[in-house]
Amino acid sequence: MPDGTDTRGGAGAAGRNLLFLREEELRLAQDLLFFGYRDFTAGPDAILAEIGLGRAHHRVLHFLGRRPGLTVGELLSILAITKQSLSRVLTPLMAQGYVAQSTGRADRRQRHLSLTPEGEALERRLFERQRETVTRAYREAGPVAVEGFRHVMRGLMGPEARRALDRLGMADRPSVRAVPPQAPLQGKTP
Amino acid sequence: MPDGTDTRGGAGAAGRNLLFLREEELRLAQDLLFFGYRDFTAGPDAILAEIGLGRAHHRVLHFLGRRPGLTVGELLSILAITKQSLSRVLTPLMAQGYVAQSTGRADRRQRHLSLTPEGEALERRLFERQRETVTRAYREAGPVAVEGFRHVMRGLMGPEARRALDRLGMADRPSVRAVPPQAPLQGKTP
DNA sequence: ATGATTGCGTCAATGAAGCTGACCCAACCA
DNA sequence: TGGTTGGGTCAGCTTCATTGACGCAATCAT
Repeated sequence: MPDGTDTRGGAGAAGRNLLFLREEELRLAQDLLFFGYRDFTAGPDAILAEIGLGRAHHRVLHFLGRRPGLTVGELLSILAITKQSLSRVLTPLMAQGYVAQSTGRADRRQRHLSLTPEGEALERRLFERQRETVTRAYREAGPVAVEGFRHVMRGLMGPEARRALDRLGMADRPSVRAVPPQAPLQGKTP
Repeated sequence: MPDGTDTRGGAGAAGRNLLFLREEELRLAQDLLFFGYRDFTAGPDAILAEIGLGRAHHRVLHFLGRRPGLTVGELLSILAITKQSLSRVLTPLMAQGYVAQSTGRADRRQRHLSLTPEGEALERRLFERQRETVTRAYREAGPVAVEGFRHVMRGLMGPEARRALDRLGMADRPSVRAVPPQAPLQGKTP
């Protein structure tokens, strides 16, 4: 993998002088993020277009798939959009039976959102499409690169996004609190 | 930095089994790309909003800054949008004196686009803002991670984007043929 | 030289996804 | 009881993309 230097920035470019990021290095990063993100979303976008939905709907499906039971307010703060923007996306999703609402037990003002079976099926379809893209990229790049990718992407985020990410990642099965990295055979949950 | 394993996927997660990308790994990738890209663009977006421009304008400024003399058609194929979408962005940029046009010498149907001094200044301002974000991320992550980041991002792209990226990156000083930026002294033509 | 194609510009209409400010209701809390 | 919070909604606006059609000038091929 030390040969894997066709990233065009050149092998040593990254190792040079990180305190002053050279112009070409930044321009490359801009290009990579633009093209990469665009093509990353292209697959799901195409599927969504067929059924009259868009990327914003996908995001809702994604985060609800990740954390069923999110309240409206929590979802708003993750997406960092306005209530009205979310509404325009959420209303059709509920009307078409992809998302269900339930009144909070502890606080009956809250609405907990979750995917219906249809919602789960759609989310999975989008998920599988994206899995192809990401799996290919990960496989081409190798484990070390993947680790680096994660590290850099995380670094691009502001503090709020990092916190949101951490909250999302922990407690999928709220057993350990805080990040079970692998838990492959920890007796706990499959 | 070798300890830098707080990427939350866990240190060894990436090294496990890349042929079958586990669900959690992909969900993490989705999160990272969503939050990372959003915050990556947030800085320039804020500057642009002040002067009544948007992200689409930034993209044009960026690619013209990278490759002055691009023709309209080349820019279209890089951005992968329609002529009309580009027009809505390009017309104001020219009207406000950020971008200049010049008729192609070799082929007079073509319009070569480039930044005016004002355009360069604006592009640089946006650039510097983004430099802060990326420099911070790169510095936190370290050179190896950066190399990995580039590798993965490139892997996310489809073939067309890769080709566009390669064309962009080479020949900053056009010693190598490939896109005569201006065709400055081709004696031809009246 | 004629005719087709190419490069660019522009018309009109549409849609997705965000924004603002205002206002309402039900529920919670002090 | 009265203020705050969580959620929903109305009206109107902006950005960025889409489509299809058409025009014009320049180039290329026959």
